[in-house]
Amino acid sequence: MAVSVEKKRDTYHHGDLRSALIDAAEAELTGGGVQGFSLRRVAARVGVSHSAPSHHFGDTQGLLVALGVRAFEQVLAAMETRSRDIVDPAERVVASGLGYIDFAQTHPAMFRLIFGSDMICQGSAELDRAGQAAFDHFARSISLVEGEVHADSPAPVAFLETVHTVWTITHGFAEMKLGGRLDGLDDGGGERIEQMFRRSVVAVLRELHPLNHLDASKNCPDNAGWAAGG
Amino acid sequence: MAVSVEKKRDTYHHGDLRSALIDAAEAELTGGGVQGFSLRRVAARVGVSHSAPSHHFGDTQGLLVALGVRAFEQVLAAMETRSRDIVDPAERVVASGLGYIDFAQTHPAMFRLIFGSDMICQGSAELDRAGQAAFDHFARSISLVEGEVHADSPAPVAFLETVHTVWTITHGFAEMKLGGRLDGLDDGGGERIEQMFRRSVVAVLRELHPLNHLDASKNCPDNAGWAAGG
DNA sequence: AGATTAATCTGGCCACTGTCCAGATCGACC
DNA sequence: GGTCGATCTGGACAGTGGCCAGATTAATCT
Repeated sequence: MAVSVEKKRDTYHHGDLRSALIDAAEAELTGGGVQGFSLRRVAARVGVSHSAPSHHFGDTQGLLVALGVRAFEQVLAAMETRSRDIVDPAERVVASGLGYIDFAQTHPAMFRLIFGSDMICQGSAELDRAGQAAFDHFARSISLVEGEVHADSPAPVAFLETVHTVWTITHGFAEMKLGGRLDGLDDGGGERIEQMFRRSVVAVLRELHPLNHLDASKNCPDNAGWAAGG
Repeated sequence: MAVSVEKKRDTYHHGDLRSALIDAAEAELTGGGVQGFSLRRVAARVGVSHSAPSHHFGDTQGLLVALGVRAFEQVLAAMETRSRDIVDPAERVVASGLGYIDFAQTHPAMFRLIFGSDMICQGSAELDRAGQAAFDHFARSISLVEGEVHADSPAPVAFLETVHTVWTITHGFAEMKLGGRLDGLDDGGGERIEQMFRRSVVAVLRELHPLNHLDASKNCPDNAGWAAGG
């Protein structure tokens, strides 16, 4: 078995309690959702006293913030994995977004933790940094579409707006699909939703570069999408 | 004062406890957020026993579902109020979305209740109906852009995809703005975000009707938005 | 009308939660 | 080896949601 519940140990000190608690917290959150999360159950899962976590995280929120950092890292990893081998710049952006959307679907509790809930209210510096890393991934992908690199000079406002817009649209699809509000369109495999997302992103990117070669029909097996008209 | 806390009454029966509890629950949720919500405090606010709500809603979730129905109604009202006097079809869709986004900003707890949290998990029929009403509002606005009415015959798939996409993009902007993740772009009044949203929606609608007269620059005071290029 | 029934509300109970605090245990450093 | 600080324990406390028997009252029936 991967995770042992109620593990009993012989030593008084755990050794690596902090990371063990984060692991257990992820398992608890994945199992019971954000709502039924219990700090005492997390401690019991590790086999430790109910007040042991306070020495490492202070608060319940402290533990959840640490878990939120991991969640952002997982989102980033999902995007990078999905987009790594894509060479076409625009399709690379789409692939990153699909990784984002898939993560929300496969890890709903972790996704809700960092976005939907108010369990993490105050802005932790570490959490902000992890979230910024996800944003930077989008920014890098989109800069390839634009063909520019803003390494030294600050990125122009128009570019930042594009990045924010693509992230926002991606997030919207992730939330709506997670909430089951796109189920009526889905054909089971989610190809239709994927096409809707691709067209949305391409339309936004085309606004950025109206004259370039971006073609919404590329990588679209059939043109029976929403642009086909009624 | 508008809401009296710990109101004392002389009669044994409250008379209209159900709606009074919903009112108190909204006030509590608005004040303390989704996380710190307490059924006992709601009961105390109305001046009633801690177990009185169970006779009307059964569960805490029952009360929250009823409150969620009200939240959907408020979202719908915000969209209708904002879009009522707009004659241009596309701009009417944009106005509805801006009402949606504004509601999330001004009533974050109510918005989180129906979207971000898992406090309402199972699908209540009444809740689904309230959510469907909000979707129908978008559908009606977008059908004006398309110039078609799908009253008798079922709406074609392409049309439904457009409606879902516009709703999804709107929801994305609402979530991201609510989470403060668009603050870096905002000039205070939110005009820049409003322009980003408008351009996104118009781009999607233009996908639907590539040949029509939709112009992204319409109603845009300056063209320094993201489409101006780097 | 009087009586019976059903709805409404109370208060106590239980298990559970998060946080606090004094004390036990142990690793690290002088 | 001895001291100090970090780590972990277990108990205490207030607060929570759900349950249940009983009190109170409105509605309905005869």
